[in-house]
This record gives sequence, C-alpha cells and structure tokens, in this order.
Amino acid sequence: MGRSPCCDKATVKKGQWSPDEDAKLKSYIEQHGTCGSWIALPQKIGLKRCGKSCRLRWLNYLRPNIKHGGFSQEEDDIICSLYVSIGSRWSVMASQLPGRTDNDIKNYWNTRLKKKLFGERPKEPPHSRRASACRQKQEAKGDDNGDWREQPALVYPPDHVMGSSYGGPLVVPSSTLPRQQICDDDDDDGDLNGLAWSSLLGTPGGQALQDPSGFSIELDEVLGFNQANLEESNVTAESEKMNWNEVSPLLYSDPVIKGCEGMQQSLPQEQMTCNYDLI
DNA sequence: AATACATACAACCGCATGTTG
DNA sequence: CCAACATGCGGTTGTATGTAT
Repeated sequence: MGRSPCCDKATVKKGQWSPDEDAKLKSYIEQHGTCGSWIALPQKIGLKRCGKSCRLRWLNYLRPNIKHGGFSQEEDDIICSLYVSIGSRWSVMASQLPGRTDNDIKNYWNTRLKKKLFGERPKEPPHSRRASACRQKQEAKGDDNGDWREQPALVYPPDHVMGSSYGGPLVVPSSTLPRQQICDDDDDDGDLNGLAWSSLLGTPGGQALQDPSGFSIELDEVLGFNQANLEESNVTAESEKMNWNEVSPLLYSDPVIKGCEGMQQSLPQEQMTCNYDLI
C-alpha cells in the first residue's frame, strides 16, 4: 500500500502563485510563524495550496533577505568548488551562500554553471545523498558492479577540473576544518583510498562520520587521490598521521586546493564550523 | 510579424529521513 | 519497536520570456 498523499490533489491549486496568495502567506507567517505545521497552514490562511507548496514558496521566494539572480564570480567559484567536492547537495551549498536558496543554486547550476564547468559531458558524479544510498544498497545486496565509480569529476578530475574554464579555489566543505590531522582508516587496502572523511577532523581510527543530513562519505570520493603522485610519495597505510600539507599534493586537485586559503579567509567564521556526529 | 527554438526559473513530485504516539 | 505522519531534499517538469530565423 502506498503512502497517502499530503493533500487532496483534486482541490489543491497548482501553478504560479498570485500576488494575493503571496501576500496572504507572507503576512501570516510574519505574524504567526508556521505554527509548527506546514500541512495545516494553507487551511488557516484560506489558501487552496498544498502545505509543501506553501513551504517551498516561503523558503524560495517570500522569505526575507532572499537574493535572486545576479550570482557573483565569488558565488560561482564557491558553487563550482562545492559541486566538485560534495556533488549535488544544494542545501549544503545554500548554507554557504547567505541569501541563496537550494532551488536557486540548483537552477543556476543546471542552466549555466554546469555548462561552464563540464561543457556538454552527459554524466556527473554520484555524490548526491540518493546516489550514495543507491550505492550502499547495491553494496549491501552484494551486486555492486562498480558502475558508480565510473562517474566522472573526481575519477577524472584533470579533465573536469583542471581542463575546464573553472579556475577558482576548491573549497573543502567547512565541516572538514580544521585539517591539521589526517590518519589512516584501518581498512588495510594498502593505500590512502580508504581514508575516511572523518580523518580530516583527526578522529581516531578513521571512523566514518555522518553529517546532519545522514550522508556519510569517504575522503577519496570527495577529493580523488592522484595515484601517480601517491605511488611516488612515501605515504603508506603505515603513515598514520599526516598534516594537510603532506596530503594535499596527493590529490588530483592540488593546485586548486592550494588556493583554498584565500577562500577560507573570505568566509565568515560561522560558516566554517559544522557539527558532525559519529555513527 | 510569425514561428520555432533556447533559456531561465518557479513549482511539482516522489523519496528519504526525522519525529511522534 | 513500529507505523503514521511531517518535513526536507534533489530531480524533473512546466511555463514565461528571450532570441534567431
């Protein structure tokens, strides 16, 4: 049995919002808030809209301090670099760009930045929560055929990152700061590919971390190690702890990462911290 | 001027996750 | 612990607008 719909599709109005509807919604929320339930909100206001639709309209359009259009070069850089590092996690990106919504960033990416960064390449990296979930399901079922690893971006970063018109800094998600320590993750694979995302935080044993949206990730998925550099280096699984300067040359995107310092300085301090919970 | 096509963006949909009883 | 429900998220679609022919 499927889940029941959140509203009566037959009586709910769809499509563009009228100025009158906007005014009603804005006025009510500014005075009363959402009263803890988006589902009940439209009835209280007298709107024939789905609660989800009201929520979306408020968050993406009516909410105060929302910026529309006119993305700056700095915002372009942040979006591009975040996409390279974390994939299509628009809400995370939105949290790094005050006044921007996930929907706005997503639209901007899909219509402009994607072409700018990737050209016409059809495939994109599977970094979304959903892609990760699919991968975990496949792995759990034992039928992981490795297809998800075939996706570009981090698998072939010289082509996508270095060869693109994008030359901005790569911003590692703020949750990885500070980066003083990196350690091996004990998965005995003999190289650094198993380095856990969590290791950037210096957590012991490379325990997997989970971010607030439930997405766990490994460092090699985020950054992509340059195997050639790795093989030439002295870094092995026995190198239990390294600092960022030792590790960064092993990454495909090293020259870009080195530009990260400037970006860190440009970000407000409050955007550079994020609480992650151990699984 | 009319039409076709391209682009931008608002909004919808379905799924995953969190919360509550 | 589990089911039902609410919310959040990302993918996708629909439509208004702009541009080319």
